Amino acid sequence: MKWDTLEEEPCSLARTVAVIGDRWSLLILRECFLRIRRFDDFQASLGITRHLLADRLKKLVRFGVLRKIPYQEAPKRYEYILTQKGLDLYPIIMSIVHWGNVHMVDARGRPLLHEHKTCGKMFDPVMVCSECGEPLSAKHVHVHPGPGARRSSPVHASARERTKRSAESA
Amino acid sequence: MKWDTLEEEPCSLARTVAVIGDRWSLLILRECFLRIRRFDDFQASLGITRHLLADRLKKLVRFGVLRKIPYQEAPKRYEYILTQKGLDLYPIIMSIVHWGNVHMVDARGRPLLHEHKTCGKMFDPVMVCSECGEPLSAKHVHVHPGPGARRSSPVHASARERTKRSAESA
DNA sequence: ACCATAAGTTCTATTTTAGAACTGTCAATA
DNA sequence: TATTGACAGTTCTAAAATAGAACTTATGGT
Repeated sequence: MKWDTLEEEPCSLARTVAVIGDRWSLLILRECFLRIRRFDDFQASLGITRHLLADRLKKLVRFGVLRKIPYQEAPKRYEYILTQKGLDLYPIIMSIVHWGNVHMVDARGRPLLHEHKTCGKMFDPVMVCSECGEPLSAKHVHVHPGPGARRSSPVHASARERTKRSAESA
Repeated sequence: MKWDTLEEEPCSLARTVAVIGDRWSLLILRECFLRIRRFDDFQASLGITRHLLADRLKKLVRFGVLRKIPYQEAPKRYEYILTQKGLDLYPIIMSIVHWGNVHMVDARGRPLLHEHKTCGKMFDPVMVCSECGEPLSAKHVHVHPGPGARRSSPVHASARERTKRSAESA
């Protein structure tokens, strides 16, 4: 499967994975949320190769997650800042960080702590239902096919069918 | 940077990315949450190559996200099911799906809808503060170095230092 | 003229992934 | 008894992506 086919899958997870589902994109976005904006700063703080960094920044701009803003003329230089679409990735970043805090820390404890300025306390993110406000868990959620679903299968029908077809033609 | 160095970074995001930060792991986990458990079912529904699927399942088992459970003897066959550590990935999956629902759907609409059995309504996931219950946004969160932070830099100091050292030695 | 800064681009070597075919074990069927 | 099919992988080669380092372009400072 190629990357570009991923963003056309009838699945919101697959399409999002096309944007952030590689080793570096999420790390770059973490830096963005920590106020890093410039090429060399990304490069220094991540240790990513310049080649890959240029490529990933281009991709994130193409997807509308980052925007290039000039911060000086002559020579023309740009900063990369999060768009609203990019800022909306915050719950993804936070849920990933939280899982790491719970399941991947070593004896020394959490690398970062988060303070909620609104209430002044250190907090963890909690995912709740938009309708009743209760915390969510997988077993209390039922999945239905939506208007954008393919055929009868709620799950990823295109890949299933693609596989069937190639099995038939063999 | 190699994959194994990633899981030792003093950053909960980097360590989680070491587990789920590739094209296929998240798609495999989506299938797990949709009750897929067997090798050929994963392969058929995702279109992933058998080689990579075997590799990724092994990795997810090694990280304790999935567990191999025998479902028949002779020939010995296993199912892959989510551990508690794996079930805890649900907020990550849901926040990714939700972002895709908001930002990546085409004209036909959402592929899937989610019903909260507890309240009976179709819902979206919302991330809130564990302390005050208010919805979270990046600008209301302040980051502090925690006990597991490296040196003065709250962010990923090891990579920064590694880069500095190689620049100095050059 | 020389060096530094910033943001890339280009190059080769290595690693990862895609795609297909193959293996081993057993059950059911002809 | 031989054959077929299901299942869970493994093995192979070719193609693609990544790592690591050097190079380019533009400009300002000494």
